[in-house]
Amino acid sequence: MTTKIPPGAATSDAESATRERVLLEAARLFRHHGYAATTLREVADAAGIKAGSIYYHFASKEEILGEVLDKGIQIVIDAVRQRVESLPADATWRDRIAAGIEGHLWGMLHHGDFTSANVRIYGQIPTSAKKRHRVVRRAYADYWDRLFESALARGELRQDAGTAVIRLFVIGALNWTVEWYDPKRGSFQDFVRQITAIVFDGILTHDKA
Amino acid sequence: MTTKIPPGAATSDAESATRERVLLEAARLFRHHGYAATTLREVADAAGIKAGSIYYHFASKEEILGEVLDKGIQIVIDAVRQRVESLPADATWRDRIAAGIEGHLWGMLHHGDFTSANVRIYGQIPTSAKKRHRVVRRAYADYWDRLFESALARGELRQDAGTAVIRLFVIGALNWTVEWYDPKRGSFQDFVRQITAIVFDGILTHDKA
DNA sequence: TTAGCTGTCAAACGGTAGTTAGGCAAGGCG
DNA sequence: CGCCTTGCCTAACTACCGTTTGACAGCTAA
Repeated sequence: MTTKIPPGAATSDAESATRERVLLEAARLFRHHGYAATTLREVADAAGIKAGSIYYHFASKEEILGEVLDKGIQIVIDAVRQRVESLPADATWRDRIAAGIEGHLWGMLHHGDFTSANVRIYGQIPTSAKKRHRVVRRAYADYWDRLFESALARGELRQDAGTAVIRLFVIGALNWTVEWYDPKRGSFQDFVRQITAIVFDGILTHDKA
Repeated sequence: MTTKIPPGAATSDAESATRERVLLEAARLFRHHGYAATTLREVADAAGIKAGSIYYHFASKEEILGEVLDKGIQIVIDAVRQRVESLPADATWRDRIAAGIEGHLWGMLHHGDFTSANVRIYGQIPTSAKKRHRVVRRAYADYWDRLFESALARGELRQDAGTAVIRLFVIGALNWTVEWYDPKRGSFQDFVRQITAIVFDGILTHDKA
């Protein structure tokens, strides 16, 4: 009785290789076929195990979905915060927003299966499954709102559009890049440069003369 | 034998009321729950008939999806062309693009069930079901490419980003507005003004002094 | 060696999905 | 009147899905 080894301390918690494999393949299949259209048998096949074995690692299909969505948004949040918060204290809000855009794009495009699954599926899952993610998403939205409102207070942001509209438009546009970005057409850094330029200054030429 | 009346000339073709109702409810359900997660029994219920009766109007669930997607994209295409082509011959490309943006947004937001279903689902349907739509989508993309390339040739469009990137970014951003636009927060016309301003001139302030 | 745990499998179960078959009421038309 | 078409319904069929159960090989520790 006293020999209680923590019931699965290091192995059964999260870092099993097949467990990760299942998550990865699930994200890929969710992304391309949708959540409901993806069968656990397909996921298992892709992960190299049998359908029933999935239940050794997950309690249900919905739990897999939950983890895939969590991972997708967390990757982006981490990438954004890391870049924004490593800027010098006297950075302009333009610089901070640029760092945020690069972080968001990096997260989106380097973990496309998780982030695209997020973008595509989130609007279609039952309210119960959304509950937990709603908080995280709200916090991320607030983070951007603070960036934009600070920029607005400093006079760096345009004043004839609501910051909520700006945030929704920009984040939505950035999210959708994962659906069409093609790394074969140019480097990631160049892509970020183009997108940032469009977001900051628009698609038209401006007579600065 | 010779009394062959065209087998369902005016009635059975497309304009049955219940048939339209099925399409409408299917679009709404596809939008909110996804294609695979939507049951024909749910669609039938919402349309006020029984599941089996759907097969009097449609050959399969996939045929319903096909018509929903068709309708979604056609609404937008028509709205855009109508607005762009009713401009005077000497309109600037800026004016034409603005008209296109308004048309696209109008189509997206006034038939949200059809257009959102399109945005959300298109990436998740089998290649076979995409075949027919691919052509239409390609033509629509070409239409915008011509707008942008003409604007570029006239020096109205920024030159440091590819026109393909500009089109994908702008159309993607416009498409996504249907997921967050809230008519309660302001008039459609004001919304169009804000979006167009952001797309044209970006989110930052510009010192014109 | 033996006991127990880990990770997997094969096989099944209940539920539900898309689809089909046959019937039935209403109405126009000869 | 009888007939045929239109539009819908009821009831079922088949397939497949998420999930559960019980067993089993391999390993570790005592």
